[in-house]
Amino acid sequence: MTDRVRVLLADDEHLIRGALAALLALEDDLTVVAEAASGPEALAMAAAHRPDVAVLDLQMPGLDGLEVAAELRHRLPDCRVMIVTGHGRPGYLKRALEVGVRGFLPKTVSASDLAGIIRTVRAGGRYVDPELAAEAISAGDSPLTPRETDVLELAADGSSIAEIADRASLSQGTVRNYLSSAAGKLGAENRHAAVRIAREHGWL
Amino acid sequence: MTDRVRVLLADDEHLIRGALAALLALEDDLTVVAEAASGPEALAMAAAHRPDVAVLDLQMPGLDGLEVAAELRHRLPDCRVMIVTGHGRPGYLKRALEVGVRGFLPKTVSASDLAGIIRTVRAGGRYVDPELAAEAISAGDSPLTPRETDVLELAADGSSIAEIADRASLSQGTVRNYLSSAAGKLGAENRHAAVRIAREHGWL
DNA sequence: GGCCGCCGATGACATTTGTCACCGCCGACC
DNA sequence: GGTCGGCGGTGACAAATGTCATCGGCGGCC
Repeated sequence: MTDRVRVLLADDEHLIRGALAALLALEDDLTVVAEAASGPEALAMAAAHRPDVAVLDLQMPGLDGLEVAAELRHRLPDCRVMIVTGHGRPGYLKRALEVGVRGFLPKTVSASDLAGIIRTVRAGGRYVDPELAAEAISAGDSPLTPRETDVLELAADGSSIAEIADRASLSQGTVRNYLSSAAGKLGAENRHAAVRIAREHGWL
Repeated sequence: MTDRVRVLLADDEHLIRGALAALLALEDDLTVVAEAASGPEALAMAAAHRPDVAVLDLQMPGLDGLEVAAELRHRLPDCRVMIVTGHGRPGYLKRALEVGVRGFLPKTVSASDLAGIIRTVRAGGRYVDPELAAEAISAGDSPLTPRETDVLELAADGSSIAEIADRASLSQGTVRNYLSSAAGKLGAENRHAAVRIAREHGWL
């Protein structure tokens, strides 16, 4: 605790990242040792600067925050990871916790809160935004099997059954069965509504 | 020009807004006179503080940035309006210019750029991010008729034809005709892909 | 007046999609 | 060994959707 907390900031929005860096610099026990604008860059900066805490935006080009978090967990097990998200769907929270993320918060928190949470996480604590946690709990687990999720994901851009079958290397009948099953489980009228519902719950 | 530029900041993400306010406060010719976290609040703050420049986030609860911009134009014609957007689709740019917005930029700009652009806008100039402008030009105008757009919008959540017809008070056949026509114009295989394409172009 | 495009509708038709039953093959679990 | 669930598939049928031609009404434009 005598040392300053070494922080890595990763966010593709320069404006936010710069502003955040400036704000955190005002805290005299925090130091922003590196910034990154993309997932791969975040990994590279982390390897080079070995921060104590990595603050990652969920949406980034290249690798998203969760993928970076998963990588960091293996490459730098001592580095605590926090995810900051703009308008986060709750499903990500569960996945984040599974890859060892110790802080998960929306961008609606204040800067002083952020600084406090960084200290908490650095000290080995965890922090999850209460509202996001509540949503995640009420959303629950996905009722879909892995394969159903795969196929539904391929359906997400409005493709026809034929295209989905092609991309998944499945027969059209099988694709229709999976989609029908998924739509049934989600209470949707068709696969497109099912995609929307799954997205809203963060299951996609 | 002898006075400091009075700025209103509106963004629903506290973290960003606070950080931005702190950064802009470092510029000695700028003053953040008000902050807002939602569209209606932005209007109220604008009326109360009469800023020279309003910096609005595109996505906000209540009223989005464009709606606020349109209102401000009538209520405070002297107030210049800038829109800042996270991952902006180009279609908004055109609409923004139509409601008198004088600055349109992504959050990937740097803070010093932002300050400069605020000064430019305050002085009566305009600024549009080159990349967004290029996308908007390449995207062009929507080929859809107003009614086609309406119906496509109702189809956006995956509803069935029957539901759309009901909500639009049209016959199912008419709905199918509009959707078929829209899909044809957009080069889509079905209405769901058409929705996606229209969204990507900001036509929805 | 004539032309054209948008709006709303109808009817017919082909295609796509959803639904269901049923099959075999695994692998896990009891 | 038996049971169960996920995976992949087939076939058949009904329902939803896409496509096309055609109609009348309206308003703008030349």
